Amino acid sequence: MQPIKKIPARDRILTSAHDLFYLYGIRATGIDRIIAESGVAKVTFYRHFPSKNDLIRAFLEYRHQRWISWFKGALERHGQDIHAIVPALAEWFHSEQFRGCAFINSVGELANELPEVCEITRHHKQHMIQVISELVPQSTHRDELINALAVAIDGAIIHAQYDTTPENALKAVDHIIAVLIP
Amino acid sequence: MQPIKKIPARDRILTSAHDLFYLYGIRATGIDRIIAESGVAKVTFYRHFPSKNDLIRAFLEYRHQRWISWFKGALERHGQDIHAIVPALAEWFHSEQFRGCAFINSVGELANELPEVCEITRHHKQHMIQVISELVPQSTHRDELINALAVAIDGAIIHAQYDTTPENALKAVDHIIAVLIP
DNA sequence: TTGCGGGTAGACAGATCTGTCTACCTGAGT
DNA sequence: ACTCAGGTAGACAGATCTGTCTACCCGCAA
Repeated sequence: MQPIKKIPARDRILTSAHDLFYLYGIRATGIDRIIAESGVAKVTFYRHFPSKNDLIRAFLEYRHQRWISWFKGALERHGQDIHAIVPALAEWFHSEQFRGCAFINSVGELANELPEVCEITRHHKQHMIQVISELVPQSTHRDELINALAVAIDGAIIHAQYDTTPENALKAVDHIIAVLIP
Repeated sequence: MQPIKKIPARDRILTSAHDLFYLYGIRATGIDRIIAESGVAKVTFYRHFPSKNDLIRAFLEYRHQRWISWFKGALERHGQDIHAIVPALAEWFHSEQFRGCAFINSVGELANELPEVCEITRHHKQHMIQVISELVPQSTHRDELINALAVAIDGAIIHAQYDTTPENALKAVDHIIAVLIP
């Protein structure tokens, strides 16, 4: 049994920050709480992340890696074609901790004070688009199709976040994909 | 010349809160700043809104009224049919103060602490759906069409918020509408 | 004239937030 | 045996946040 304490402080901070930021929001989560949750000393925290904004950037980078690799895996598990998108999203939307897209949430919360979150979000979504574009066969209007798909997926994420169930969001994506493919 | 001071305190508070909440986010905006901006005394503020949460609820209600009536007007100006949606959204997305959907933003920021924002958001979106459903002629699969449209519009709002220009978001909605109508 | 609804200015309490500082501990490699 | 990277506990400073309190003001209607 590997004790928890053997995990390096930086990693513990990052995973705690991830869970708290994602669940409660970034501004709602104080440094003290992250320190308590990760069981790290305050000095240690500030040695790794000189300011909260540095932690926010690291959190977004971490979230990006984590989400993209989960997404790729889910698509593969569901058949690695365009019809894998809906069941992959369904998995996410139904998961216990689902709270929408961490990037979209941080844009709404911070874009004015930390302008780079928009850029970070664009990179993240660009990467997501690149992953789904591998599922779409060569065709005319391929770019329009992918652009429309990206917008529909973001809309579905939002709907699943505020709706009582994610079913309508999933149906909408399903329907849009159906009418979109030639 | 009607001096500004003749506008009742409650209204001044509400419009200031609206502008600040929408631009900077709700948590990022302190009561003191709203008080300063609206030129009202602190006691007056707390007489009208006993707590910040009361103000948040009033803000969402106010925003709802204001946005819906703007939206209806914009759709009418653009021909009051399904093809009015894209130019109406274009107007909004290009406007100086555009910062996405106030409801979506507050869900991301507050849903955990103030659960009713999800419900308020559902009501708002329900109302939006009702407005656009008046543009859609009777047809088979009408409900699916409207549901898909609602998701696509929310996705476009998000995209327009973090993208450098709203053009791709608008193109996506345009494309989705085109393939959606029979 | 008197009463009152609605307003003003600003000090204050108490919590909480970010970030700094001092002083100490531990274990692995040389 | 020694060093040093990396860690710990927790007090403290200073800003900022929500919410309360006292004391005063003005215009209008009965």
